[in-house]
Amino acid sequence: MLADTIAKIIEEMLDDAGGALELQRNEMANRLGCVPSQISYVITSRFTPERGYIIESRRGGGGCIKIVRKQMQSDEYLMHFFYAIGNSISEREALAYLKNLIGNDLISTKSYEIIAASTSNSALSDLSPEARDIVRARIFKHAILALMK
Amino acid sequence: MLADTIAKIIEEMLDDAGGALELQRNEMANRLGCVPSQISYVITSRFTPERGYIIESRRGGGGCIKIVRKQMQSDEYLMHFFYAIGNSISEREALAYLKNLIGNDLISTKSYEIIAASTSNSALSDLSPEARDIVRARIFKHAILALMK
DNA sequence: TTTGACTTTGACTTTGTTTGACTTATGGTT
DNA sequence: AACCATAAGTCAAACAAAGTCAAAGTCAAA
Repeated sequence: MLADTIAKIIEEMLDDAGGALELQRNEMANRLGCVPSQISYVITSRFTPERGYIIESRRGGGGCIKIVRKQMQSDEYLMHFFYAIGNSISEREALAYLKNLIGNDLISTKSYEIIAASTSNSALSDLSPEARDIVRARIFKHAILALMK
Repeated sequence: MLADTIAKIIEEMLDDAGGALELQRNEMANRLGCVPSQISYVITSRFTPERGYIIESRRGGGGCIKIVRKQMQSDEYLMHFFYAIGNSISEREALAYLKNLIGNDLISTKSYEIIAASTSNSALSDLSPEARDIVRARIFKHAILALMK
């Protein structure tokens, strides 16, 4: 399948590049003989934060897509949290997880403060309670990923 | 990309000049082999107040563009951001602010990473683009408040 | 054999850059 | 003053790249 092939190619490129790379969507699509949106599809379906990847991109002339692979395997404890969070989490649960992280010296007090503030109901008060929990889960995961090497 | 190259050159010139400099648009464009308005573009897109720069200029004979890298310290600066952000902010703007903070040693690299991740489009991808910018502004403010504690 | 998850494709949107024609301001000359 | 040369400012068009979304295709499992 095309998508898997492309995913494998990107994985190899990541290996070669030591875990972080920038690619050009159009250029790559051209090289692989597929439509550009296929590259987007592969990235959004395979290189997700759940799997330990961080994606950034820039449009316009000279634009590119940056992929960073975080080594989740090296930090099983954090990984555990990461998977345990699921795709929706309440403020209470999030705080409980955070306190646990701090208790195990996995994050600093300052990191704790920032993440707690960023995922608080107060920060997310523009959203409905349900949306809040969903968005909070994503923010939480992204914040934790950011802490990993 | 041209714009980034020029931005880098100006940064270096600023370093050499200790944070403030005057340049001549036409002369510089000529030297770099680009149209003069390219210089204007770089300055308006990269050397913005959010990123901590002040721009002044004078037209006519002997005219020039003055760029000053402004540095501030501590909580008052954070307060400044707090008020400047408004109730909606794009990912780009947010990153500009954050880089400015980091450039002035007001936040650590780790704090930067966490906040950037928490306010990224990727973290907020469940929301519509407009909602994203609004929620981002609130998260950003909360994160900054947490830093001040 | 229908359903549903996943994939593939391409038209359209949004964002960012480059260029050049035209406008405006400044300072020196007549 | 009036004029002119010299700078910078503005703006829109052309270009370059990635994002979005929905329609159509595939395929395995119920």
